[in-house]
Amino acid sequence: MTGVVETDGAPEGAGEPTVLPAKQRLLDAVVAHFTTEGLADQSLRRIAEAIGTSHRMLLYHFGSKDGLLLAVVREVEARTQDRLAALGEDTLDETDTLIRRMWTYLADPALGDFERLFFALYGRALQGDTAIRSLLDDDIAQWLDANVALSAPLGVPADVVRTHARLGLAVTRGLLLDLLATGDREEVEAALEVFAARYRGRWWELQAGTGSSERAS
Amino acid sequence: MTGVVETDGAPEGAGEPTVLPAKQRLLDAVVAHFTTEGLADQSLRRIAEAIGTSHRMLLYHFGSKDGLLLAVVREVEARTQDRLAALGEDTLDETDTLIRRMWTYLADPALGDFERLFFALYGRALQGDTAIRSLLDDDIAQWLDANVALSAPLGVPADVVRTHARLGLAVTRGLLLDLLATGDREEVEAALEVFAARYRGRWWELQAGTGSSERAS
DNA sequence: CCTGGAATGTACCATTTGGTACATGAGCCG
DNA sequence: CGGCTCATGTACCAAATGGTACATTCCAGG
Repeated sequence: MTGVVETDGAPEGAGEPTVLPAKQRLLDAVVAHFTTEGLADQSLRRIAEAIGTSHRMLLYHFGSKDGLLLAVVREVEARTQDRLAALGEDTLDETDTLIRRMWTYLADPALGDFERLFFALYGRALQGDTAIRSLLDDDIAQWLDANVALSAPLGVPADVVRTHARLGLAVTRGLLLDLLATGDREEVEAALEVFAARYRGRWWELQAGTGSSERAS
Repeated sequence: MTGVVETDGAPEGAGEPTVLPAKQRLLDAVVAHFTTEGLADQSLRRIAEAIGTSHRMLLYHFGSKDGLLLAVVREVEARTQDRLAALGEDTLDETDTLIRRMWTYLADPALGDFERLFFALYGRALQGDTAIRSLLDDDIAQWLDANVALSAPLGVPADVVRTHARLGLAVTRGLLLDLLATGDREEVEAALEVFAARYRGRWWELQAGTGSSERAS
């Protein structure tokens, strides 16, 4: 009986050897479709038709609609991580350069739609969508760790850099949200510059209060 | 024929006199439901049952599912604006105080679920969801205007304050996203404090390069 | 009391939904 | 060639969906 294939939902289970190019091609197409058409209110049939297959195939390869969504989330995660990794390929000697470099990677105009998809997924994840929640689990932590690692050569104390990395991530994410919503690239980048400019030179020696013990009531 | 009532979708059209408490009560309940249960994959029947009415009533009062969503968006917008307005009720004499005050308003633990709903809507709006896109239209601009107005008494040049307001909005939004995703309140607020601390006193006279003409390649 | 409009309930509808059963290709390996 | 597995197409299904038609209740104003 070939039905077995369907029940367990295609080659899943054991470690993925080559991730079956067929499945991967479908996944790429689905991500592209979500990227351009949005991920809200998409039925399997709509998706399938848009990418030139049948909803039957999506079920076959991904088991269920949630399975498909989960695969999409993993893919988005992976692509984000890839970009993060690319960030660290050349070493930097100044924090402000790192900040600008990160922004350049994130705010690439060609990636706008992808970023929108990211935020759309993020929003759903925040509301507890089971298939998506994993997006949150390590997202922030990974960005922080990467930034801390990148800043290590500069000689900044670890706890200080972590707090500032958190702030930097918030700034880039917040400004990216602004950019995607308003499209005012010039003004958004002016704001980024104001932020980045403070991190020239040995900034951590000049500023007081980077610890965590102070808070205004 | 009473059918006319249904066709034009309940008391809409002329200026809303008292917004019909019936409709408003339903709307509040729907927002509450979206707040706790998420807005993804919600059918009219699910919503109706959860808030103790029939899907028939939702259609009657809001015309269509999109109409309902639009009403929810308007409500969320309105509540956000209300909080913004409340921010300006007492005057402030220091920018860092303003930043902390704004954070306090935004990051109120009791409002976490509401903020999640906000970001979920925002994400969908970014992807072009027609019924929701209006959320983007003036969102950023209104926050900026409000911040500029609040900062006016301090004597900061208008263009400078606008760029910094943009940065401040990005910081609070980004950190709020962090807080909602990770729950690490303490660390997030430490990062906010690092940011706010820079805005004590006459900060705008001390820093170079707040214009928009500089950008690193 | 009665009438008229708002509000609500009941029943229905065509369409779409996610998912399944079964048959059929396509290609590799023995 | 013969089998075997992956991949795909066709057909179907029960359930749920958004929306509508029609009847009914409720209540204020004449």
